[in-house]
Amino acid sequence: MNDCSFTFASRFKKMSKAERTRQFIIEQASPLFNTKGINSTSISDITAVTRMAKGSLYVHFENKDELSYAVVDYTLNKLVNYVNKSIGRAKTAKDQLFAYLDAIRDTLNPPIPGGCPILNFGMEADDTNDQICKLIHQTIAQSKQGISDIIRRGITNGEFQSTWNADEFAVKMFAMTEGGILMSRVAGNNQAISTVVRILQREIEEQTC
Amino acid sequence: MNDCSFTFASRFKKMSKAERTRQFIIEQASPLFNTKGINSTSISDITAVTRMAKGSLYVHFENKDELSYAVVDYTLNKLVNYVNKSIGRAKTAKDQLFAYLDAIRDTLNPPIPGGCPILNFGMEADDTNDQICKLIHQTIAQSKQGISDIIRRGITNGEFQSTWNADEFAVKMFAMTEGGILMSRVAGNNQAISTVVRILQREIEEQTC
DNA sequence: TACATAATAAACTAAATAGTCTATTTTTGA
DNA sequence: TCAAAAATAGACTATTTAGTTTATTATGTA
Repeated sequence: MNDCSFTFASRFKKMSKAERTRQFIIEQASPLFNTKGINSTSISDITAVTRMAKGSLYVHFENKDELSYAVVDYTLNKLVNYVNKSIGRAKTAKDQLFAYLDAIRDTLNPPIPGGCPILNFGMEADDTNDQICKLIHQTIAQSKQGISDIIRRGITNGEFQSTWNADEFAVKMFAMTEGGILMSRVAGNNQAISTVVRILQREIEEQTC
Repeated sequence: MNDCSFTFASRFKKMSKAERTRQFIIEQASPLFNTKGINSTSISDITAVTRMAKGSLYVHFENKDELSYAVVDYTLNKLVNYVNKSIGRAKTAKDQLFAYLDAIRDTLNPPIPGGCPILNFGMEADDTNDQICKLIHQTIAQSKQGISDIIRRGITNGEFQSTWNADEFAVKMFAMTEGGILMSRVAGNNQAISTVVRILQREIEEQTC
């Protein structure tokens, strides 16, 4: 009961100016980092986009690493929330899988400015930043788990064949969509990702009762 | 006849010192660029790895952009040659597809130091460097074409079912392997890529007569 | 409302960046 | 073999980088 009221109270606590400013910086920086890359985005780039002085930035973040971590965290969460919202509107497990594919298929007007943050930050951080790499690993694991949970629910409620290997298809679907996004971003058109989505939709249909 | 003798002669022309030095710089720089990224690799990093002075580097390359282009070109060609060599040893079309998968599956000890250059440079250059982006696009197109050519040959010589959509499977296979490499690099283990390879092998077997 | 603390701006610091220049050494080709 | 051209090294230049400091302004709380 005490725990409950504490949670309830803090949920409605108004954000301080500092918190609002910190969040503003993170949000303004997110598309920059996701487009140019973490290391290629300078503090001056951030002062320009926020119209804030450098000294102010350093009140909210101890150094560029801390800022970068916060920006990557925010950007990944934004992606996850976007996908979950798209999925949340669907009534059946199959519609949820299709909603996922619809959510990510327009690589030229991506839901997250700068493209897929898993790809962008993943390839930048894999050899150079363990902490960010861990964040991305968690997001990948979460996404895979989300896909396989949807499939399992579909099996349980009779939508999909009970022999469908949910975990395996989750890896397949995730890898294919990321690879398709890469191909389409480089090509500057949506051909590859559309082919990938079409294949995945067909394979999902094949498992539908 | 004149054309032929000219070609024959130039094939045996000895590389000048300058050409050898230029190639040395490119080769030393390649793993750096592929690991740290283009923009995050400084000219000082390159002077360190080549043990050459900055002034010397600028005799061979007009600026960092020219050097970067040459390094990316070299690195992508190295990947393509490695894959082609692996495929070249196989006798059947099916073995060729399996050889491709074997060539790329160890993401922790990749054939190209720093990991897959298509992924690394692709994600760095997609929004920031059109010329390098074009190089990568060509390499992706070449790889897809290579896969679908193998499949078509397999269909022609009776190895694979004639209904197999070579172009579609090429996109699928390429996207899946790139996505699998991303997942494995981030995770620091080969689970995802192994799953991807196993799935692809099974699908290839399903199309085998 | 007043005061203490926090946030902000802007100037500053030291190091790193890409590129330039000049003296010296090496290579090339006749 | 020798002279001219090319390559090399290392010092230099101007700009940018991440981070620090100090004076001023804004915020939050009693």
